[in-house]
Amino acid sequence: MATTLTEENYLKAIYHISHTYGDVVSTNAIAEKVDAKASSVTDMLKKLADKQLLDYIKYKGASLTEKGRKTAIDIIRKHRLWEVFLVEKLKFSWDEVHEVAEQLEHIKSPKLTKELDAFLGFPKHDPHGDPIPNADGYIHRTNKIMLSHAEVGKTYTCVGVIDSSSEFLKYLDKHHIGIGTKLVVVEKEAFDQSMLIKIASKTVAMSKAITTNIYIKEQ
Amino acid sequence: MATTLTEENYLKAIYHISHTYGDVVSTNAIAEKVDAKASSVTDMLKKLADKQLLDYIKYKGASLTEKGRKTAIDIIRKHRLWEVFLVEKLKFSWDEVHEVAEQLEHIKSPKLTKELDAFLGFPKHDPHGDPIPNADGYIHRTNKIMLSHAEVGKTYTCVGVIDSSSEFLKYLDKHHIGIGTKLVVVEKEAFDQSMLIKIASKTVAMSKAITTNIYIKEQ
DNA sequence: TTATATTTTTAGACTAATCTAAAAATATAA
DNA sequence: TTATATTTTTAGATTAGTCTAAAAATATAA
Ligand SMILES: [Mn+2]
Ligand SMILES: [Mn+2]
Ligand SMILES: [Mn+2]
Ligand SMILES: [Mn+2]
Repeated sequence: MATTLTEENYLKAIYHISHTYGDVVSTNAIAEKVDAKASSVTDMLKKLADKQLLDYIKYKGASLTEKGRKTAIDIIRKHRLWEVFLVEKLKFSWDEVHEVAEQLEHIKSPKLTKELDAFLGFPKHDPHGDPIPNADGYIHRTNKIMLSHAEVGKTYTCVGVIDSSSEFLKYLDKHHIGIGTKLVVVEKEAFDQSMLIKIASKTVAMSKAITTNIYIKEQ
Repeated sequence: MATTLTEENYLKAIYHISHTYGDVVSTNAIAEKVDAKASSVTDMLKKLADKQLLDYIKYKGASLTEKGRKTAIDIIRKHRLWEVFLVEKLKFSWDEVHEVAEQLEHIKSPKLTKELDAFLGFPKHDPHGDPIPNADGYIHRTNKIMLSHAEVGKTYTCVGVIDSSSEFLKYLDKHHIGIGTKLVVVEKEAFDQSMLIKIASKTVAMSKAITTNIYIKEQ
């Protein structure tokens, strides 16, 4: 049974929520993510359960079945491949790609996905540092930490962002921070958990709202 | 007002019909093209007329307004650009691209269209020889004729196809006919209008059903 | 020019996805 | 452990797009 665009968006939302907050996902959490009312979500959960894409227990919540998880990952794979295409081939900047990828991820053609992947040289990460699932749905996760958990004096490499809104990405651009940028932790302020970060030669003060949205790895 | 995918498909259908059969298009002609019942078409014509995308007179037919024509051409432009992308960059063959382009043509992002066009080197024709409208909606039409109207003894170049179904394109592949192939008219059979065509060193007999679906130009 | 055939529209119903308002279930707190 | 708050579901509507069946308009043919 073919999935509709809307169903795919629900599955993706549920996948992302369960990844952060655990397997069973609440109606309200989904409603917030897909920007719909809880009553609409209830209807959709029944439909997705009928299609064996998730298990749903009234008043308890929903959890993706293997079939549902596979479907969600396929959409995410396409989303991230298209983002790479837009940045690498079409001169989009990393803050412009999400909206378009949100549309392109729903194009149905296994050959297209396969050939796009090959054309891009089988990229491992999207422009925001998120891993690209392979054709079998396997996601290679590297051990990254949040900048907020970094230690003073050490040097790190930026490997990803959590918030990939245009506003946040433009903030990073302004301070010349991108995937691969070296960051040195100069100081941590105990009072508000803000940090002083040295990028190239400049030192920037970053609030907790910033440092909890940047992924880094050591060295 | 944003157009839906369905509206765009109707506009495209009406554009193509009016291009062949004249400005005013009948409900039944549209119904056949979009594979829907006449009653559904009537409903849609009312909606498109409300949106000023076409003029509609009950029982008389519909004709695109300038706004509707522009919208249709933009979809056709995207369709053909994507077809070029699939063939030139992703190793699709010319008989595999239409279905996918049918989906991709509805992606809404002016920047995407613009950058894709540039990435492809501003192509003038799609893989089936159809002209690609420019960003302003201008379509450069070259003077091409049907193979069925060719003269015996003359040499022509294949510049396009009318039927771009997979079956027909595979027939052409089998006989090594593509855009740019030289064709020599050896003989015309008056009885059934079939033709003997020399391609490279081989001579092939083609029925009228074939020769009325191939566009050529002299030389 | 009247009868018949064809085309087109209307009427009413269906599905997918959504909403608001009210009811029911569950969680929390006195 | 009973009352209150929160979450979730149900009931009933709405919109887009579609359908079938019937009615109305137009075209064709005797
Ligand atoms: Mn994205
Ligand atoms: Mn999406
Ligand atoms: Mn096509
Ligand atoms: Mn289409």
